[in-house]
Amino acid sequence: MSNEIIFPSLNEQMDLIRRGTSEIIPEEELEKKISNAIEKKTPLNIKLGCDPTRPDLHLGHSVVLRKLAQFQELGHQAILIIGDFTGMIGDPSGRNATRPPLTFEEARKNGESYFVQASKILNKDKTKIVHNSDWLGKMNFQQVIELASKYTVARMLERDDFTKRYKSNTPISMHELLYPLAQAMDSVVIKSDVELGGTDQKFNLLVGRDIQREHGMEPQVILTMPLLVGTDGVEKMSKSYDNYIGIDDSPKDIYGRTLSVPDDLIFIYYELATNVSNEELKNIKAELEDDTKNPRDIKRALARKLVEMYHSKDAAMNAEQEFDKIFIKKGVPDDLPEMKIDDSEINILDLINLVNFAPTKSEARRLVLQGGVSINDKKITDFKSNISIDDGMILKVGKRKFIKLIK
RNA sequence: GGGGAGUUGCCCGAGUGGUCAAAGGGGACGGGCUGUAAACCCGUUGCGUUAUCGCUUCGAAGGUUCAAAUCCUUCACUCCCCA
Repeated sequence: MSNEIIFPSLNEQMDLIRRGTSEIIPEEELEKKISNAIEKKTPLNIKLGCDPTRPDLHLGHSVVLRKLAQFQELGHQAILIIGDFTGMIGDPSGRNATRPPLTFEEARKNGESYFVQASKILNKDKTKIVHNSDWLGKMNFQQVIELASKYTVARMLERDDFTKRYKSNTPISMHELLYPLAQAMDSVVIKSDVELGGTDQKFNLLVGRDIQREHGMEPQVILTMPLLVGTDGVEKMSKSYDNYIGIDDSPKDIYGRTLSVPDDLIFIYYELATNVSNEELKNIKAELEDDTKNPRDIKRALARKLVEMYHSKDAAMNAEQEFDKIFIKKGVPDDLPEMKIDDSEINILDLINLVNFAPTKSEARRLVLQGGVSINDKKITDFKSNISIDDGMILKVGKRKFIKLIK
């Protein structure tokens, strides 16, 4: 079976692997491992651990998943570790506070939905899925202590996030120190040759090398990917900042959110989040540097591309048309949500509240006062006005909230 | 175990008895300009049956006072120094 595999050449492999990467440590070791794999016709074990705290994947997660997918394309074995055990610890990486712990059930459930979504990027049939509770959950205290003895406090505290927290007098709990060791054990157990992660994972990944070495194994190569900056252009993409583009989002949302990304991010998004070839990438770069071209058009192409990747070409075209209709022609979307209103006459604030366009009436009042509310294209400025509901009436709040009212 | 500091609105942070629904900044939201980009301008940012009026907020619970985010007591959590 596996000896039937024909690998691309070393150079071809490295070209694809290097794309968009932040660091490969150490690069020569990776080349050696790949040459070896080619020679022995044995795929490398490529590890990606996922933290099942947030069940909704976005483009930020896709960066590293896409890298894993690229290894798959090259013929290597992708191993996705669902961190149902480590999720209960909470990865301290990049954190300035302790993560709220997850219950085992939550972690497990999130892990499943993670895989379903990741399958949009990975070749599902060729991905090996494992749960780290299978081995971490079985370790007894003695084994944990033994593992902990292999690392020193000073080395643990070396990492930036801990240093920062330590210096700024924010708490670090003991169990957080154990997280990297737990993750390292995963590498030992699955015998990873390469482990992928975001740049914020560098420390954890490196610990994996040390612990593998302690177990008499050849240490894994680590490959880090840049953290994708979110649509706000400032923070890394994350659900908690609400600056994300979810891979399960509707075509409309993917398209729209992409267009709201600052221009200087266009290239990075192409490079890290799309499947355009390295050739195309060069052209895009040239176009972006060409002053006669409006970056908007390149961004529009990016938006279409992303919709195409997670939905379809048709969906991309529709999303664009829809977008133009709403935001350029200031029209009303085709498929707007509908809601049945029982009252025949209702105060505007109650109405906004009822359809959930504002969390409170005070908020609704503000919106009205600020001219953000209209019905059938007519601005409502008096928050005391009562609206008599007509069938098919369209309520608009802010720039992008529409609803059709049904009697 | 001993000593000290702290916990304020989404976040940071000012406020040490009334003039505090609480300065300032960030973020967010609405409007304008535009390409749902950037930059910029204006406005809003506890809740409320409709408001120069009421109600609820300053870690939690009690208490002092005409009046508390501000004083006292207890509890919880955090940090620092010493051991």
